[in-house]
Amino acid sequence: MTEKRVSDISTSSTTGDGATPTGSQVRVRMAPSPTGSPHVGLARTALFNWAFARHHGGTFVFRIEDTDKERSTRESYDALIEVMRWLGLDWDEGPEVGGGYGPYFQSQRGDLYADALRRLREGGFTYDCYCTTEEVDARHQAAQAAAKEAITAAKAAAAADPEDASLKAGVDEAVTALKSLVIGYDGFCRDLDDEQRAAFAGRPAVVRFRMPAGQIGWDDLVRGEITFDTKHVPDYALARANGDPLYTLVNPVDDALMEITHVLRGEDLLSSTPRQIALYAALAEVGIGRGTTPRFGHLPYVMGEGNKKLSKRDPGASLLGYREDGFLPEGLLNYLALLGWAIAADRDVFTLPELVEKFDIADVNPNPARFDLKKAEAINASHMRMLPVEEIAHRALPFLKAAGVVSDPVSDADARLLELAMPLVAERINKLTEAPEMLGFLFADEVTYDENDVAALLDEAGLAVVAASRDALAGLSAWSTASIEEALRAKLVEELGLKPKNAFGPVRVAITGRRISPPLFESLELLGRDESLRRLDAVPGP
RNA sequence: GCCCCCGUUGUGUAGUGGCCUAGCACGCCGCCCUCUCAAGGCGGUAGCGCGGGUUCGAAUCCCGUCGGGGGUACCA
Repeated sequence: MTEKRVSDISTSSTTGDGATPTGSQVRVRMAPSPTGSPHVGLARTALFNWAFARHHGGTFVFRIEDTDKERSTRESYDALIEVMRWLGLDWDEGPEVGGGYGPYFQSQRGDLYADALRRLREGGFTYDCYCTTEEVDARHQAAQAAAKEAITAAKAAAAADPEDASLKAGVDEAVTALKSLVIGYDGFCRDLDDEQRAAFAGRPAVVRFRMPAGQIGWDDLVRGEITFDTKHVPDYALARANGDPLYTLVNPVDDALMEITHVLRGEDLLSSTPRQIALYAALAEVGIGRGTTPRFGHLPYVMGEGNKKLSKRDPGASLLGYREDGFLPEGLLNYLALLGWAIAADRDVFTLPELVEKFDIADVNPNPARFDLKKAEAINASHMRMLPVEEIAHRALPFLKAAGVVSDPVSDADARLLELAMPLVAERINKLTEAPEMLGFLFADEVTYDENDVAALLDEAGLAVVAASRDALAGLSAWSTASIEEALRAKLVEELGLKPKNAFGPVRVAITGRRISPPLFESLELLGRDESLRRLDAVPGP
């Protein structure tokens, strides 16, 4: 067959603001494999796709790429759904919601892939390849050896006649030939004739895509013009010898069939884009999909410590881990959006609606970003403070239950106390998990003392302060924050001449068990007179 | 090896030829406020990978170079 011209398959005009579609509907997708635990890179990709769709009033498709039967698991799928729901990234089509382009599980689309494969074969876009990996390797090594020999020979010839410039050029040529050897598949089966093919009869064959010669380029939504020469892109396998379709086939086929208009994905897929663009052109010719190639945008990596991509098994990569750690979904999402995008020069805390309104894929930065936990927590803390106290209480409740701070189900008494106590800590916590740490002492019958704090503050002098404060409080007629503060200040600061800091520290440890706590006087009020006095009496010695 | 991507303080970013004596945020350090911790306020620290050009003028444009990353599978 004749080779396709590059100009035939090159996509995307380079003019205009192509990133902002007009008229036609935007359709983007999130297409994870249900393997392992969902990680932050996945959430960032999902977020940008979601924000892009919402910004343009388009459709966000969720598709499960479970062609790898060995590695796909139900647990992983469940975790995916759970994490997307937790984050609040709702999808318009996909698992659990359906849609007009289903099924949304690749494991249920086998017929479609078989059909695509057949049509591509009939169109002459593919060929059967009988080579084993070993054979390809062996040929490659032989070619390398031959090239090296050629260099040696050329050098010998040049040395024999140093005057001859053409011989010298011959050496350079041989070196270039060695360097330009393609490492991947060598196209051995590409142009087999019938007789040669017959010789392989009965041998299992993978289906290979016939890469066209020439340049393939596209206008990347985040990186601009990118061009590959297809001589560096070997013919690649679309289906295994056993007939199973591969990612290389199913991903573009599904995107074509689901009429995806924009593909925003990780930069690890960047170098597979030329071969996909070539495939789209072939799919268009055999009538699969609407014949358009999506626009591509390659998102930068989210890196861990150092210069390593945040891997799935990295403890800092697990999305569910952040939920357990008490992150707010809006806080995490805000932080993730900051990895490669900025809403404004002087602002980095924003809500999801603001993100949707302002998000523009063209503004996404192409360089990889390191995940900084401290910054993530700071952003999360800002979101915490944007929430009404009741909302924080509501969200903290599961954590308080899990820690055994409040009863489960919550008793009326606990609910009342929580309502009064939450305002004291709402502004002091960065993550939901800090709520039980801060509030535990109010609900517990027995105080858990921090050894170090006891040792540091409840020495002889400290115990004297505690005893004095007990006396001051015992006779109080009214038990309120104001009266407590007044009594304590009169006794400890004015009468005993202590600095406020030194006066209240020991009392705090005696009451809460820790040197860090919610405000003391309010805490005492909530604790009640009897319990407060009991704790002051029962204070542990050094 | 070859191909492709990336390169602004410790981290994330703003910046598209003069508004840059490079802005913002986090971090870190210090001060103020203060019953602790936060929050809040004030101040400090630290950066355009390097070298050439182009230009009156470059973080911004060009070339080279170095460094990092990815791809080069019957993985995705």
